[in-house]
Amino acid sequence: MTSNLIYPYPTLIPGVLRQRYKRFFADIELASGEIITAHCPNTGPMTGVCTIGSPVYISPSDNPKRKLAYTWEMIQVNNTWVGINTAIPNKVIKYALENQWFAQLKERYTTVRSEVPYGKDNKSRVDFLLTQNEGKSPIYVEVKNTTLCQGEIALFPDTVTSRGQKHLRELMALLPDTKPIMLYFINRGDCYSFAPGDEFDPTYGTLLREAVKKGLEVLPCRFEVTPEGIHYLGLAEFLTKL
DNA sequence: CACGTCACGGCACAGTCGCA
DNA sequence: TGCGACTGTGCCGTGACGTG
Repeated sequence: MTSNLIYPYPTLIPGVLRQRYKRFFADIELASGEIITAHCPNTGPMTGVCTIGSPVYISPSDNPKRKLAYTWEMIQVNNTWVGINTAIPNKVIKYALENQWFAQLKERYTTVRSEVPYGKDNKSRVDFLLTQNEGKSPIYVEVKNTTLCQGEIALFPDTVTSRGQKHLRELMALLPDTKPIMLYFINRGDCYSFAPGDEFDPTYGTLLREAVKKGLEVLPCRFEVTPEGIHYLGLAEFLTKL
């Protein structure tokens, strides 16, 4: 399955996860035996995708001002590569939106803006604001990185997330004047459906179902992750309940 | 171009609130 | 008063943005 490559990784370096600590740090053993500390660009609990001893890939940074020269990009779990860098989904979706990849959104927007302030006191930022010529209501797109899976079902969230709840509330507040979209970026190729992680955050699940009833659109997007790059696999089935 | 500021991610901890 | 439930804030590195 190598079609639809939409994000090529830079040359990655293989290693083995030795330790993850203080949320931002991961000690990784390279093939030479050297252990380096890489930036862990995922502050979540990384439930099920943080197993010590697992194969990982890191990317070198060309920014000399960075304290950590490497960024942890992915980990192998049950023979599946899982992307853990939360910055990647936004990059990939930006590219996908700019190139009109989503049939569901075809001809519903002409311009894509990133990180646009909105919500209470403009203190939140929506990941993408899609607009057309004046008079047409804009589309708000919020992207969530999804790494947890049970069987072949991707789950979000994997912990209580007050921020996630806040995003849902703020998107709901936009209804019915504008059409908000919650886009779940399933950062692994082995999931065919998506459901809210009720056992991790029941409030989130309740809010999500309420928002969907009121008109929130959910796009659970499947992506296959390999050390070469990320491939779009199409939409997952959305299960409102497990 | 250089620098400062801020939001983001979610946890840990401290502080506050409500109720028996 | 004692306890759990809830709220607020700092942590820390990155990167986008604004200002000079």
